[in-house]
Order: sequence, then structure tokens, then C-alpha cells
Amino acid sequence: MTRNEALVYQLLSASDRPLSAYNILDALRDDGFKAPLQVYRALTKLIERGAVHRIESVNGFVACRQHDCGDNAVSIFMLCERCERAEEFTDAGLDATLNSLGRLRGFAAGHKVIEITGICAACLDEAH
Amino acid sequence: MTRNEALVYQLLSASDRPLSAYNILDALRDDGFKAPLQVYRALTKLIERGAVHRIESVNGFVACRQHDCGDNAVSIFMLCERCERAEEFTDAGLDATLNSLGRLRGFAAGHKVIEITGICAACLDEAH
DNA sequence: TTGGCGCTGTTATATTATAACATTTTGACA
DNA sequence: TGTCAAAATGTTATAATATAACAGCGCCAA
Repeated sequence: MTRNEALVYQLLSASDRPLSAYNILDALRDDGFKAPLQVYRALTKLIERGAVHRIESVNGFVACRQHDCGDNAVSIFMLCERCERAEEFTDAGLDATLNSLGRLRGFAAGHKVIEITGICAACLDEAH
Repeated sequence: MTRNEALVYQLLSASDRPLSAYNILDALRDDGFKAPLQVYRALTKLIERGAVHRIESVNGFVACRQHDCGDNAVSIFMLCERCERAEEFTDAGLDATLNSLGRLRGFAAGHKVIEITGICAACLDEAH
């Protein structure tokens, strides 16, 4: 892992919510980051490697918190509208279900995006 | 449905792949569209009403081709990497599965994004 | 030791989306 | 029918997200 990748990865690992590329850029200015490409390049590598996931719904990025995502399991993200926290978990059954839904239609499934927006347990409690 | 909404909806209905807001803008210049906001405003209304879906993975928009999406069923999109076509279908079982996955963790599920990237049947055939 | 490859830095630019505000249209109802 | 408020529209400007293009550096294998 290169220096830039490590910096981006550490930052994402320390955050419980998705960060945008420009959030990351700002946070790493003291470490010498000056241009968006430095962030995007690191993100691209980290994502290829499965260390980081992109959250399409919010144009943000999170560190992977599962080790089985990719091998026969799909990542599911629950995104809290209130506190913006993202929780990742995996489900092998769901992965298989989606593969077979595709197969039924002759579709060869590759990358899967599953993102659920709602209210997390902590925020529901607060509202009681 | 207002004139602008109708124009945007017709365009999307006639397309078998997602269009970006700026694709739409360009296509509707002859109809008097001049600024992105005209497109985004129409899209916002159409999406609220469930007539159009946003495809997060490609920052594009498609006309809804299911009538049961929303009522206890979730829309699933299969996106072909090769020809870029988007196919929508719905699945009530999957909707229930995701709701209960959330419930297990105290999460109140709202909007769900399910997008699968891969190769469609037609493109697989071509490659044979 | 050198030559190539991958990583880096930098400037510029493309793409996607919204803010702010003035104007016009629509439709309910007196 | 007149009128007023709400909704829709038009327009300019700008914000937020992402990539292109090219030059330089550093490592390390032959």
C-alpha cells in the first residue's frame, strides 16, 4: 500500500460515515494532498482491492468492514438519513438470490449495489 | 403532468438505456429547454411520483416499467456493461428480505437501491 | 546502469447538481 | 369574472463530483 493509499484508508477507517472525495482531500491537506486526483487515484486502487467501497447513493466512500464481501457474499449498506452513519454487512444468501434472478434472464451478474436508506436503531431510540 | 414533465417522461420512455440529465437537456433543446434546472425539476417530480427511477450507478434516469414497484415490492435493475441497457423488474420477496434484515438490526428501511452490473443475454449471445 | 513501469504531482477541464431570484401560469373561490 | 396564492417556469450563476493529459520521480529487475 502506497503512502497516499494508506492515508486515505486510515481516514476512512476512522470514520463511521461515508466521506466524499473532497472531504478526504480537505482532511489530508496537511499531509500534502493538493488535488482531487490524489484522492481519486488512491480510492480507485483501494476499491479494486476491496479495501474500500463506494456508496453510490451519497457519492461517498467507506472502508470495508467485512472480510467475506466478494467471495460469494454481497455487501449491503444501511444508510441512516438522520446521522448519516453507514453500516455494512454481508449476506451470501442474498448474493445467490440475485445471481439466480439474473441467470433466469440470461444475465451474467457482476458487481452488485445494495443500499438501503432509512433510520438506524440509535436514531430511532432518540426519537422514542 | 406539466409540459416539461411530459417531455422528459416521453423521452425516457422511448429509451432503453438510462439517460443523464444533460443527455435529456440536449435532446429537448428543440422543445425549448435551455437550462439543467428545467430537467432536474421535471425529474424530481417524476421520481416523487414513481414514474421515473434514478440509477445511482450511472447517474442516469429511466422511466419506470413496472407498476408494482413501491407497493411492497422493490425494483431491481440489471445494467449491461456492454450495451448499457437497463432492465427493471420487481420482487416482493426480496423487499421483505431486506426489510427483515434491517429489522434484525433495529433499522427502519426506507428507499432501497438494488443495481446489478453485468452482461445481458443479448450481449452474451453476440460473444458466443 | 539503465530502462521500464508504476506512482506522483499539477493544471486544466468535464460532468453532475443546486442556489437564488424574477416572472408567468394555474386554479380555487369570492 | 376578478383576484390572489400556490405552483411552475426561466435564467444566471455557482457548487460538487470526477477525469484528461502530460511531465517527473523512484524503484527494482535484468
